Amino acid sequence: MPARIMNAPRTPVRQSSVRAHNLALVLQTVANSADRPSRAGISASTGLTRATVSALVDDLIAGGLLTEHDPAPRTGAGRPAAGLALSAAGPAGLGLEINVDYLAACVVDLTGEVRHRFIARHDQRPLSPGGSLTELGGLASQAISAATADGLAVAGAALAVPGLVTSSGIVRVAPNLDWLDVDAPALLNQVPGLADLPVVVDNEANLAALGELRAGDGEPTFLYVSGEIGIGAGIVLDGELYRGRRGWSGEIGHVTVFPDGRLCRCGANGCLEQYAGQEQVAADADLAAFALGVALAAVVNLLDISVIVLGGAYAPEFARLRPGIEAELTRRVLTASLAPVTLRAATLGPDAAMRGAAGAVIQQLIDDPATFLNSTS
Amino acid sequence: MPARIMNAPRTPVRQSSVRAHNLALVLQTVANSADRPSRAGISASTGLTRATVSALVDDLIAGGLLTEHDPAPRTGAGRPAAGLALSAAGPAGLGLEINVDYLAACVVDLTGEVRHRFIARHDQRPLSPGGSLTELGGLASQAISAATADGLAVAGAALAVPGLVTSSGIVRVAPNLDWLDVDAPALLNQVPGLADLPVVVDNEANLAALGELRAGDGEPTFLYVSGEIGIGAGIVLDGELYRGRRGWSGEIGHVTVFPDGRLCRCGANGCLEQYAGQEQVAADADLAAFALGVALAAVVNLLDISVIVLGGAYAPEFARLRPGIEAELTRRVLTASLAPVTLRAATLGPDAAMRGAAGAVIQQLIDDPATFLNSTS
DNA sequence: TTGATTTGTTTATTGGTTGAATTATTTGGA
DNA sequence: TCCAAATAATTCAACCAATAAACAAATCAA
Repeated sequence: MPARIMNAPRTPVRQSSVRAHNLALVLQTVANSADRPSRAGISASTGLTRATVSALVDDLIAGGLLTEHDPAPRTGAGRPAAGLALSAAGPAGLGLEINVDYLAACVVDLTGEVRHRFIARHDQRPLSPGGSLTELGGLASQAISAATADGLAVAGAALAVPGLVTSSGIVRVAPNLDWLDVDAPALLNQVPGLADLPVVVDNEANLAALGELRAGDGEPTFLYVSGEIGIGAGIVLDGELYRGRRGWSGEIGHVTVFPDGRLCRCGANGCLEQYAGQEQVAADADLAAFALGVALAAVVNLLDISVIVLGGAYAPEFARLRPGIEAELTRRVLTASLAPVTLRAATLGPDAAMRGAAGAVIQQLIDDPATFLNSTS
Repeated sequence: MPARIMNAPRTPVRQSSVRAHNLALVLQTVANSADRPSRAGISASTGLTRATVSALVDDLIAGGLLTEHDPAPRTGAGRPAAGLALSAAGPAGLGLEINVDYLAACVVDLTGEVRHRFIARHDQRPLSPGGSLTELGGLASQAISAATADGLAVAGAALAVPGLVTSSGIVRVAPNLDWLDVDAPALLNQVPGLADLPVVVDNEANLAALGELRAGDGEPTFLYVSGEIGIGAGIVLDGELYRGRRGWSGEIGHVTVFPDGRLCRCGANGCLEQYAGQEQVAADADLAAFALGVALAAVVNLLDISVIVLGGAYAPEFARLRPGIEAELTRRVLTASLAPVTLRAATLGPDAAMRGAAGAVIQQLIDDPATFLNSTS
C-alpha cells in the first residue's frame, strides 16, 4: 500500500472559508483591474452573483480595504456604476532592507504607492547584528510615525536580508554582513514602538523578485537574478515565489560554470559568482555574460522558464551583457528553437527588495482579507 | 511564514465546492492511512465533525470509491468501528508507455494494486507514430478487456512518452522515436474500444517521478533523474509535479557541465548527456558520477531540494555512482554543511513510468472525487 | 445485569450563496 | 415633458452544507 503524499486539502472547509475565499476573489479582482470596476463588473468577471458581490463589497468597504469613487466615464443608458478601488487610506505595509552599505525603510499603501521612504547609508559591517537592527528599528519607527501622521495604520512589516533565512525568520547565514543565526524579528520587536508589529524576514533576491512580479508585465513565471557582490535569484513560478524545502532556493551564484575553475569562497571551484559578480562584470563583461549564459541556460533547461529578469548591478549593465547571454541561451537551451527565452532588465531600481518587502505585506492583505477583517472588527 | 503571493483564487467558491473539497479530504485521508480508519478516526484527523464525515462517506461508498470492512482489531470498550478502505472494485487507471524498444500497458486499481500488465517488446523506430500508437491501442484494448472481466471500469488513461509534450497532449518532439508534432490522444482514440477514453500524455520522467512519489518514503520534494539513452528528470515540489511554463521542465540532460566539452546532438557543447548517458556510465563511471554531481549540485543550489532519486539505468549502477556524486554535492552545494542532501536509488523498476501513468489517473480520482461522482450518478 | 464507553445517526440551527423580484438612476425617443 | 428601455444595486425567500447536541447502537468490564 503506497504511502501517499498529496497536493491538496489538508484542512476542512466550512462556510466561513467560502466567504474568506470569495472576499479575496473580489479584492483581487479590484486590485488587478486597470480601471475602477463596478459591483456588476466584478460579478461578471468572477462569476459570483451581483447579490453576493454586493454583500462582499460591503464588508470590504466597512473594513477600510475598498472605497467607492465617482463612476468611470459613462457608456450608455442605465444607472451609473459606483467605481471601486483599493483604499489609499487602508492598512499599509512596511518594507525594510538591510544591506552591506545601507539600511532602508519604506511605507507602501494598499494601492501600491510608496508613501514614505527613509535611507541610512553607511557600512554595516563594523556593527553587530543587534546594532544594525536597532538602527533599522529607528528608521522603522520614523516610518510608522510618518504613516500615522497620514492616517495610515501599518499592518505588518517584511525585512529583506542578503542571506539564507529559515521559514521562521531566523537569518541562518548572511556572509557579507557576517551574520550567523540572528533572530531578526525578535530583535526588531525589542525596539520601542515595534513591539507588536508582525515581521517576516526573507532573502533579498526573493523579495526583489516579488517586487518585480507586482511591477512587471504580468508574466507569472520568471527568474529574477540579482547581481551584487554575491549573486542571488528569486524563482517565481505561476505567480508564486518558490522558496524550496528549507527556504534556500535561488543560490545561482554557486552553480558551477567551470568545474575546474577559480576557487570560490564557498570552497568549490568555478562558481558563477567568481565570473559574474559585480567586480567581474566591470573587469570582463564578455566572460561574465558567457558564464551567466551557461548558468541561466541550466535554469531554463531545468525549469522551463521563459522570462529572465536581470536586476541589481546587472540592470545598468544590461545592454553590455545581453548579447553574450543570449548567444549562450540560444546555443544551450534545448527548446530555444521551439520558443524563445525573453531577457529583460529589472524595472524597479535599487529599491526593488525594499519595495518587494512592503509589497509582500500588502499582497498578504489582498490575498487574505478575511483574517484582517476579523482581527479589526 | 512565507507570504504567498497572488495564489489567486480565480474562480468563485460555492457550497458545492465545499462539498467537493471535503469529499477529497476524506478520500485522501483514507488513502493515506496505513490502517483502515473509522468515520470517527477520520473526523478526528481532519477536524470535520462525525456527522459530516458520515454523510461524505455515504456518498463515497455509494459512488463505489470506498468500501466498509470488518473492524480493525479491537482496542477497548465501545461500539466497534467500521473500517474504511479504498474500493478494489472501484474505477481503475490505465497506464500506457511507449519507448524505443517496447510498448506497455497496465491496469491499476484504486488501492494501487497492479491488476494487469501487458508488454510488447520490439523496436519502435521502424514504425510510424500512427503504427506504434495503433499497436499500443491494441495492448490498451486487451488491458481494458481484462479489467472488465474483473468487473473493473477503467476511468481514464495516461501515456508516458520520452519527449517534450505540450499541455494539450501533443508530442512536440521525441528525438529517439523520431516523432514530431504527434497528436497521441487523437490517434489512440481512433482505436476501436478507446473512443471515449480520456487520455493524458506526459513526459516519461515526469510520470516516473509521480510513480516514485506514490511508492516512496513520503518526501514531498525531490528530483527524479531517469538515465536512459537520454537523461530526463521529473521535479516534484511539495507533492506536486512541476511541469514548467510549457511543460518542458526537467531537461537536465542538456545542462552544461563542461562549457567547452564534447559536442552534443542538440548542438551545444558539454551537455550532461555526453558524460552520463547509459553508455558513458558503462564506459567511465567515475567521469559520469562527476558530471552528474556537478549538474545535480546546480539543481540543489537553485531549488533547495534535499532528496535526489536515481532511476532508469542509474538504479542498478547506484552503488558505483554514489560516492562520486556525493563528493561533488558536498563540495558544490552551498548549504551542504547546514543540511545534507539524500541520494537514493528508485524503488520502482523499469515499470516506473507506466505505473506512474496509471497512478496519475487514480490520483486524479482521489484528488477530485466529486467530478467522478457527479459524472456517474 | 448494568454502567461506562465509543461509534455512528438524527435533527434543529447557522452561515453563505443563489435567483428572482424590486428599487434606483440614468439615456433616449415620442 | 414624460415614458420606455437599460443598467446598477438591493432585498428576500429558498437552498445547500456544515455544526452542535441529543440519541441510538454495540461493545467491554465489573
